[in-house]
Amino acid sequence: MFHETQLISISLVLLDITICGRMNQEMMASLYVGDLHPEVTEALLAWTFSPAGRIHSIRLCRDWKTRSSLGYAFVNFEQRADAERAMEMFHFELLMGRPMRVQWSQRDKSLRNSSIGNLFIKNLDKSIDTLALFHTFSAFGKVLSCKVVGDEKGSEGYGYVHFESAEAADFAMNRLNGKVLNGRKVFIERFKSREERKAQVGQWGWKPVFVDVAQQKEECQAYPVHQNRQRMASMQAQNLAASFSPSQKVEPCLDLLWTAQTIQSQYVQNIPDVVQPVPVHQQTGGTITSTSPFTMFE
DNA sequence: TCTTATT
Repeated sequence: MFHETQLISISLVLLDITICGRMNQEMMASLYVGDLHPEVTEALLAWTFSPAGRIHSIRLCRDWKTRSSLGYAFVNFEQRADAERAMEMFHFELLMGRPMRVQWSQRDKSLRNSSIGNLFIKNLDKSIDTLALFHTFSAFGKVLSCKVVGDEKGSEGYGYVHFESAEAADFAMNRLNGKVLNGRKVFIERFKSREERKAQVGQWGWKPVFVDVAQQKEECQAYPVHQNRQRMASMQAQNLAASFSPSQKVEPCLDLLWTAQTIQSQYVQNIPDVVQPVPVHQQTGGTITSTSPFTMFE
């Protein structure tokens, strides 16, 4: 039927397709984008993410019957470097008023649902949003996932930080548990699944009660940073920075965005008992004098 | 008060 040379060339074509398929899989980089506003469309996602690089495809997951958005999507880039850039550019950026959670796509459900390195944080001050939590905890290790529940509508006072490693999670828990963050003493525990939690309640028969301790012996400041790039930029443009008095609540700045991601662990070994935010007018437009998100109170 | 995901 086929001449020998034809068979060889067909095989080569198949081999080529196989290799390209593999290559594409390796090269392609898939991002999971969660916490999307229900009105966000594929087109809006494409428009939003395209500045990062060439997008291979976008899959916004919808209810198969109603076609309404399920609030998450996969944005697939042709190049891994572009996906990395997209994550840097858009992680927790607001889209239709909601901070997007941008993570590497993890297709393995068991890995996704692993509670190793996962922390539950409660009694959070309302001023601490997902970004503040993310930047504060990023000082202790690589954060895979982070969320303040109810963020866009107003914090419900608790959230999650999932670290890449159990060590980083323990490190953060040991260092920050019981610290006063923005005026409230935070409680940090390892995350427990619903089943674990149920078992625990059954064992003790009562619900734990926690109290907001007003004593400000150990106080830290959580920094919402990334979200405020535009606000900071416009503030600087309007030259308003100088009008902020040191007594005002700290506002985030660009320097701290950079800081939190590159912080050395030596700086978080010794979190001072009393810390005070750096006044805004000292932060803007200046050089970085400290790489710690915690500032000593003199 | 203990998340998240159907390419």
